[in-house]
Amino acid sequence: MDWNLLHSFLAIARNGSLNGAARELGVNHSTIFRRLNLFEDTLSLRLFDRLPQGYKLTQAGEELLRQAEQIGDAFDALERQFTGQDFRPRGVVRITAPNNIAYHYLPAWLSQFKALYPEIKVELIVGNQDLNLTRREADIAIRATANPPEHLIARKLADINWGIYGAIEFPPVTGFDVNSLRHQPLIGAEGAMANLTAFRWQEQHLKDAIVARANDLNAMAAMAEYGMGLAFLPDDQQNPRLKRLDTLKQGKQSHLWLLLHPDLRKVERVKLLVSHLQRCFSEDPRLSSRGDG
Amino acid sequence: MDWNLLHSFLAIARNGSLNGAARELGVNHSTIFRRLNLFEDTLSLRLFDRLPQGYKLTQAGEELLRQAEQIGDAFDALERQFTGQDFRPRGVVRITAPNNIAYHYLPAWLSQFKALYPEIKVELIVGNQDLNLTRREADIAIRATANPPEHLIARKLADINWGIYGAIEFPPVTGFDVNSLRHQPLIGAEGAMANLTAFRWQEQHLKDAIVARANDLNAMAAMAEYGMGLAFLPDDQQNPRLKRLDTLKQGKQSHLWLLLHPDLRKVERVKLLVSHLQRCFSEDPRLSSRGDG
DNA sequence: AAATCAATTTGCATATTTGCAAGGTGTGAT
DNA sequence: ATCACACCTTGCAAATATGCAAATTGATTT
Repeated sequence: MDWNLLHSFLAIARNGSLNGAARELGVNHSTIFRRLNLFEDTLSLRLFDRLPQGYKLTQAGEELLRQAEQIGDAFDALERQFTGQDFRPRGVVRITAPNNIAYHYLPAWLSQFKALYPEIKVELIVGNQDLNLTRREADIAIRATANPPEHLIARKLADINWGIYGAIEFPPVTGFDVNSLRHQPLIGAEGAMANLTAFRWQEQHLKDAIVARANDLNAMAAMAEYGMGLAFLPDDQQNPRLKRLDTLKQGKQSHLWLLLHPDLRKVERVKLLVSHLQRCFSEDPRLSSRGDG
Repeated sequence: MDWNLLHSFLAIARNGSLNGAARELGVNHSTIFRRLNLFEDTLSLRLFDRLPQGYKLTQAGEELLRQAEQIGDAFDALERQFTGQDFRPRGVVRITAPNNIAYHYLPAWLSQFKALYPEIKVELIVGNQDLNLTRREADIAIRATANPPEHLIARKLADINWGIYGAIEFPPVTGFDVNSLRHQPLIGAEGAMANLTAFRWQEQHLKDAIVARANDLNAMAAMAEYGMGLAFLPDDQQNPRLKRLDTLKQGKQSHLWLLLHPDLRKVERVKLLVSHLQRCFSEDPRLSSRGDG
């Protein structure tokens, strides 16, 4: 018997959904879906009723769960003993991320990681420049792109939609359309930035409302923070001093990827950080979580 | 944690070797090798000392084994409950095998299988003809060949060497060479059979010793059984009424394969029979067992 | 000392699992 | 009634595991 099938069964039972189980085990929800079906086929038993509200244990499933829990507890105890004290992963992991992710997301998460693994040293390289992962200039890269490079392993962290952002003090609104935006001071783009879909649309429809321009998203965000006007920003640019007022449907969605070199995928400290970040991204409401990062 | 890694560790600990663990779990010994190494890397622990005599548990391995045994026992209990009574695989499995395998190997093994799974009906089709697995003329085919067909899934069952066989009453010998064979009555080949490597060598070096000929291996085996002379036979032709006197190095080694159609690999009753036969072949001393079927 | 044997280790190809993306479904909010 | 959302299911491509065959190693036998 494939012991991991029971592991997946247990996670579904504990979480009540494929998505929840996927988060717990750090795999894709479609993987959990297939493992459960394989398990049921192997046993010739239905373990869950598929309800619109989620997966509900059948009678056979309830019986299996009692033993699965014991086995699960035994594995937990075993892992605590063998990976808690005896196993102290150490070493350096270098991670690079764009400015905003580096400033507003990673610090909290990396401090959580530090608490879990005190002997792993994380080096954070801020910026969006093309570092060479083959030469170990960074071990992990977080990048926003529509097309991750093919020579690297890519894991999707989040979808990035565009939003309309204002200063934190901006009064509550129920959304914007092109007409209501026309009456707002707007931060526009210049230089190469003007080619982005969101800003091309802005130029076409809202050129007269633009009161300031910048060629850098961080600068646009800063201007919005200080109340110079509303800024169109991808959601990974948000921070606690900005208020997300609406979704900008005219912005082209992109994706945040975690990239790493294939040779590092089995390095334990890298694996641990990758798993940790995937979980943090999937649970953070600020980004359109995929729920199964 | 990948729970199957513990399963593999437990099997090695129980059997004392990669080969033994492989037989128990029905996988290749190299798979067990890799799983153990992955497990040790994951835990950053050495679980076994690699000695020439085999794998010996380290202190950490002994500690892990205590908990692994409990988990293993829990899985065994779970499997008995969920696959012993509730799960009764049923249906028909058609298997085809060459005459000698069908007469002298399969009956015992299929009766063992019947005891384990009383509601699976096995249909045995004797012969070497090309049945169409795609049209379900047979579900499983056992065939001796050097090159299994590429559209089928092939699992190696055994290497087939050639041997020199005599009647069961033949006096003990310490082996043969070309000179000592010259003084023995030999069974030769005719027709297409004469093209086989073993028989070509026989014609070149021992033509004068040939006292009878046949174009069929079963017929040659029968002649040897009744003492007409010694026969050169591939080892899968042996039976309890024949005595293997020596290995024939001049015979071209071939292999016994278990073949099945890709669509059937997930059908439970087929999987069960495939696993059962692989184990039986790997444990039978009459064939040059690969030790890891 | 050389040959044989059994077990381990490894490169390469194949098989299988998994992730991604998208479609489908049902519920709840508007 | 329509839309948005969350979850489930599936096709295809990518990633990973595994099997096969052979090389390596050390012990045993000749």
